[in-house]
Formats: sequence, structure tokens, C-alpha cells
Amino acid sequence: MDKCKLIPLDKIFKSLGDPIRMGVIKQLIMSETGEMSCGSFDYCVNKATFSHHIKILLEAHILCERTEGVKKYLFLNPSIKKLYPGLVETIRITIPD
Amino acid sequence: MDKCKLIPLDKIFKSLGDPIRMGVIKQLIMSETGEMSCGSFDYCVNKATFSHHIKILLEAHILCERTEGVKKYLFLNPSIKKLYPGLVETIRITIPD
DNA sequence: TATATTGTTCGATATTTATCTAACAATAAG
DNA sequence: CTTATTGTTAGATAAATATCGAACAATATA
Repeated sequence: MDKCKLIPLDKIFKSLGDPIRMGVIKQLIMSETGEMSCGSFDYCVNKATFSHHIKILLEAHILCERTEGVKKYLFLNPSIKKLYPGLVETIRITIPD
Repeated sequence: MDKCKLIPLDKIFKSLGDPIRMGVIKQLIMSETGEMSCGSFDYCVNKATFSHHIKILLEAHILCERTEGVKKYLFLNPSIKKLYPGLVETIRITIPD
């Protein structure tokens, strides 16, 4: 739970400092259910590259995953919003209405 | 003023995603006057390298500068706090008391 | 069992980034 | 005018990162 406290904020920022990864977060924020399978995101790179970016977000503990059959569903780590409430809000206000 | 709106958030995050640059922001937040000269920061790299990191923060418009004689004083861009109030607060809560 | 779907891993490559030393520029002080 | 202070720039190098194609693994379906 408090594992996120152990993740230096600069590592979190670093993981968010990429347009593709930021796109993932924004799409999750905008999603109805709060979770999306890897293949359901909009992205403009090879799927291997996309997988690489997802891995980075998972390792920064910004995302959590849930496997169902052959699909892997991703969602924002609820602890992040608790520990750094201003972080998700900052991203949210950059999403056009 | 609203020039910051034009800076994509992922670029801002990227500029913050480095321990040295994060150190600069934290030291400014903790400073009495809100501004510090380049040479007055604590850092553990060559001064040329440090200058490089400062440049990145300036280009991300997170910092502003003011020159006085041979010294250059740096301070947080006031617009950042207005546009992204959660951002500075997120950094602040990671600073030990 | 054979095929399709979903996602990861491997190996290679190109780009970006961090870092240093040395030289430089601008101001200040003697 | 000479020297010290403060910070930047140039050039070189090493490390990290992004990217892709191809092969793979696991599950689902026909």
C-alpha cells in the first residue's frame, strides 16, 4: 500500500514524461469503467513498443493490472490518488472537454 | 502568461523526472526568499552539467530567471502554480519536515 | 487439433540524454 | 589593467531510451 511512498516522485514524473504514456493515463481517466485492455488504447507505435511503455507505467506503480483470459486489463493504481491527489488532478485538467 | 498552457504536460513531467532537477525545485520550495542563485544550490555534478539541467527547467517554463550583476537568480514560475496548483503541492508533500 | 487473439520478449538499431573537461563571456573587485 | 567570480557553450563520450520486426507464450475458439 505505502509501497508508493517508496517510489521517488522523480521516477513517477519520469514515467509520465512521455506522450504515449501520458496518453494511456488520459484515456484511462476518460474511460467509463476505469479500466481498459492493452489492445483497446489508441496509440501510434508498434505493439511491442507499446508493451514497453505499459511496462514502465506498471513499474512506476501508476498502473495496476488484472488478467482475464487472454486479455490484460489496466487501471490507475488507487493508491496514487490517495498519496498524490494533486497528480491525477493535474493530468485531468489538461484533458479537453 | 498562458504560454504555459502551450507547454504539454508531458514535457513538464519530463523536465521534472530527474533527481537533480527535482532537487532544484525542492530547494526552491524550501528557500526563504523563493529565489536562489545557480551556485547556491546543492548538487553533485559538474557545474556544466548542472547548467544543462537548469536550462531544461527554464525551457519547460517551470523556472524563471533574474540576472543581477554576475549572478543569475532562479525562482519558480508563478504561472505554474496558477495553472497547475496540484503540481507544486505534489512535490511539496514529498519534502520531509 | 488447428487457428485466431492478445500480449510479451529478444535482438538490433537509432536517437536522446547525462556527463565531463576545457575554453569562453560577462561582471566585479583589487 | 589584472584577477576572481559566476555561469554558459562546445566537443567528446558513455549510458539510457525508443523503436521495430520476428519469434514466442497463453488462452480461446472452431
